[in-house]
Parts: sequence; structure tokens; C-alpha cells
Amino acid sequence: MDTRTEIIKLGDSLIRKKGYNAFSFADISKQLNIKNASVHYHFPAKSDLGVAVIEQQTEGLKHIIEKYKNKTPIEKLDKFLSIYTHIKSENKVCLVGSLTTDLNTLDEIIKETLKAFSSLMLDWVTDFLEEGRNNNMFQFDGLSRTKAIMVIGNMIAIIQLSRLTNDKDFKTIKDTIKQELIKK
Amino acid sequence: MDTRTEIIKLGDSLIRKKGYNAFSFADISKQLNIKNASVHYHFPAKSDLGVAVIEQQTEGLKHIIEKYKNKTPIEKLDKFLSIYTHIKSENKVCLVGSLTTDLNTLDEIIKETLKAFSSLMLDWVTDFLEEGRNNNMFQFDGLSRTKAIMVIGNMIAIIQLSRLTNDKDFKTIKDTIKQELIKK
DNA sequence: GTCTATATTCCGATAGAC
DNA sequence: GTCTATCGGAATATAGAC
Repeated sequence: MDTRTEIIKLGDSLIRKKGYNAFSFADISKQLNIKNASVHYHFPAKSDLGVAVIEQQTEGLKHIIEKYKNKTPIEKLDKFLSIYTHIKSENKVCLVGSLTTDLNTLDEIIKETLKAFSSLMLDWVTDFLEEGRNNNMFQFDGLSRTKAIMVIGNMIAIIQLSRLTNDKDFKTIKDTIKQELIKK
Repeated sequence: MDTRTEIIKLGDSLIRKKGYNAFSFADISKQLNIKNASVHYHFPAKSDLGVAVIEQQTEGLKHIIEKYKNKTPIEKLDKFLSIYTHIKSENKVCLVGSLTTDLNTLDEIIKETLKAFSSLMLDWVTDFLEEGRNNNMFQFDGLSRTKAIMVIGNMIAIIQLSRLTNDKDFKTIKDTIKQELIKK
């Protein structure tokens, strides 16, 4: 893996483990055994790295969406939920949760990039919920977009909340979301 | 208001507007027209202020719980939801949301104090949801504690998410939560 | 593309006078 | 309880050699 890619990967990990304003270029240079100046060569400003991290996650999500294009709504839901299971297993939070609580301290370019990422996710979930309801696989009332916000929101929040309550709550909420969508 | 109280109030505001690791004692001293050293007189370490902020919110919640003790579950729900409407109107996030994303960077004493605060809130919501279901005012399946986590989680998350989507989504989710609990 | 070296600013924190 | 003064360290960032 080239240095630039490794920096992005580590930046992503640090943002979601410690928060944007708590990590430094020194955290990255130490772990990669390079110097501070080398990190700045790839990303002149911290916000350049922030943008790159969000863009890399956006690309990752696009690949998932493409890969699951022709699968069933239930398979798409399972994939969506499994993303958070993975985040939880690493004791991280999701990118949107991490960066929105710091939003007032972030450069405009980061905010805009993050908005695009969250739109992509919201549209995807909205679409497969709508598709699932039309196929009688899912049941829920109201707009699919509203339901999508609530499903995404519950996952964002339980990742955060279960840091304080206990890890079993994560599985309980994940299972409840699926059960409530599917049960007839 | 005495200086100590004003510092706590400002600290609370800064934590929920900018995040724990993004605010400094200088933010506080400038705004109160005192010196950095004076802030340190009241709170020797930053984590002392962090703890005081959480404890003050804990006291505030205890007062609300006491005041609403003999009111209906629907009145309690409305009060609970109105807390987030107020947070939203100030462009802040809630304390739990703000601090959990930074949790890995916080002193153990802050984590413990925050756990106590979130327990108090979770128990309160669990209790009035259970009470409302027993009174046939609310309807939902499963454990009341699980439902409480989902209701609290949806409010924590929509405060964060609506910073990226749009402010109307906040009201939509708030109204949907109430409607789903109450509708027969 | 990585290094040494450094500039600048800010942060949390403390000593000691008033 | 607030002040002046200051310390040690860490952060973001850049200049210029290799």
C-alpha cells in the first residue's frame, strides 16, 4: 500500500476512534515511521486529509451499492447493518457521527464533502426500504425517507450509546430494527 | 450568577457546540473577561470542568424528573422531546452525543460521570414508556428499555444528522416518534 | 517523496503577588 | 478570587537539503 493510502486509512481510523480535533499529524507519522513533514507533503493541511478520508468512504459505499444492486432488499439491509457491526467491533464510531458533533469547528469543504456522503447513504437506504415495502418484504408507515433516517439514526446512536451502557445493547437494537421491518 | 456557575454554563455550551477537545480555557476566559488563571482557580484541570458540566446537567434532569413525577406519560414524553427541540434551536448537540464520540480521549472520571447521567435518562424514559403502555396510552412491542434506547437514540441522532440534511427533518422525526408511540 | 530544522501559535497548567 | 508572568509541551505548517 502506498504512503498516501496508508495515511488516509490511519486518518480514518483516528477520526473515528478519537475524533477529528483530538488526532494530530504526529499520531500518523509515528505509527507509519515517517516524519511529520512527509504527511504534510501528501496532505498540506489537516482539512485536506479530512476531505480525503470522507471521499474514500464515499467510494467504498458506492462500491457496496453497486455490488448489491441486484440483490434483495433484505440482503441490502443485512449489508447495511453489518457495516455498523464492523464499526462496533473496532470500538469506533461512524464517520457521520464523529464529524457532525465537531461540525462547527470544521472547514466548509469538509462539511460539504460530508453532506454528499450522508446523502448517498440516505438515498441508498431510502431506496431499498421503498423497494422492500413494494415487494411486501418490509412493512412500515410513512415516507421511506423518514424511515431511512430513523434506521440510520438508530444505528449511529447505538454505536455511541452502547459505549456507555453495554455492548449487548448494540445487538439488541440491530435485531429489533430488522425484526420490526420484516415482521408481518 | 457567580463566576464558577458562569464557567460551567459556558463550558457546557462550548462542549456541545464545538466538542470537548476543540474548546479551551481561553475561550472561557475571553468571554467572561477574566484571565486564564482564574478559570484554573475554579477548575484546576480541564477534566474537572468536564465533570462539573455533566453533574450540572444531571442535577437539571433530576429536577425535571421530580417535577414531572405525577404527570401523565404523554406529558413526560413531550417534556423529553422538548429538551431536544431546545438543543436543536441553539445549534448544539446533546451532551451524550458530544462526549461519546470523544470518549476514548476522556479521563476515566468523565466517562463514569457520563455513564451515570445516561443511566438516569435511560431509566426515566424506560419508566414512563412502561407506565404509558400499562395505561394504554402508548403502544409498542418488546422491552420498554429497548424502546427507550431507540427513542433516545433517534433524538440523539437526528440532532446530529439534521445538521447535514435539513432542519425540517428534526421536526419530522420528533413528530413520527410521538405518533408511532401513541397511535392505536 | 522523505528528510532536518524551524517558525508560529496555542494549550493546559502553575507560581506567586495583590 | 483574580491578577501577571511564565513554563513545558504539542499542534499545524513551511523552507530547503537530499
